[in-house]
Amino acid sequence: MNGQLDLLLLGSLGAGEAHGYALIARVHERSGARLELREGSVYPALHKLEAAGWVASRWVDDADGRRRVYALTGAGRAELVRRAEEWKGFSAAVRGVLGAAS
Amino acid sequence: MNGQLDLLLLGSLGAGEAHGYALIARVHERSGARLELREGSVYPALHKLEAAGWVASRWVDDADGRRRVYALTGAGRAELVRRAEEWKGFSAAVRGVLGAAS
DNA sequence: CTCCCATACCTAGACTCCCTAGGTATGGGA
DNA sequence: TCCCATACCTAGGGAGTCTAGGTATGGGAG
Repeated sequence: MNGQLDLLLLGSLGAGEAHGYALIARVHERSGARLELREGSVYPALHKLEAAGWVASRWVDDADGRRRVYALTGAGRAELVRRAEEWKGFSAAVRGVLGAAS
Repeated sequence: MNGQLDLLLLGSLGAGEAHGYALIARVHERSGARLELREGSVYPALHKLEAAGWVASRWVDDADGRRRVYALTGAGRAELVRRAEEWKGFSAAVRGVLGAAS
């Protein structure tokens, strides 16, 4: 996902807590069906985000089965803001380079 | 450069032929000094683009020394358009995901 | 006139990131 | 009862880029 997987996950969690499988659906929806994350990418990424302290997880066991629900931490929200700014800068830079050409 | 190196090089060459070192400067300028490509990334990428038939090179030997000047081919210009569209779609998708969050 | 720096090109190897391909478990519908 | 969707997970590999080195030349400083 071009190095933006963490940003996409943090950004999706910015809309509220969710479990891994639901995050994949959320990214798919909010991207206008353009982005399709894979489980094999998402779960390791969520573990990494948790190890970094940007998300926290809790297990939920109900009639629907076992789920691991993730939520942004305070540090995670700050990181989201930082990375979103970084992304804005990068995409503006690419637009600048393409500029007259495209 | 987040998987967009080829696009940046093709886009820069869209503004006219140039040699490798000059392309680095061109990207730096046009990105508002935000993007700094490395020689170790640029030269192999240019060789790959040439192998794919999207750019063509010629050696220039003059008083300033030896340079390899690259130019977009017809196929390269088509590829640039295609990748620029792809980039637009991707960045729109990311904006969509961040949307309410950022 | 000599040394060093900027320009200019190149490559091997390492590293990061993500995907592929597999695996486990459960609940519900055919 | 079987299979599929949901839900989670990991090992290994591949693509792409960066690090760190190397070569060569022209021009300015000392």
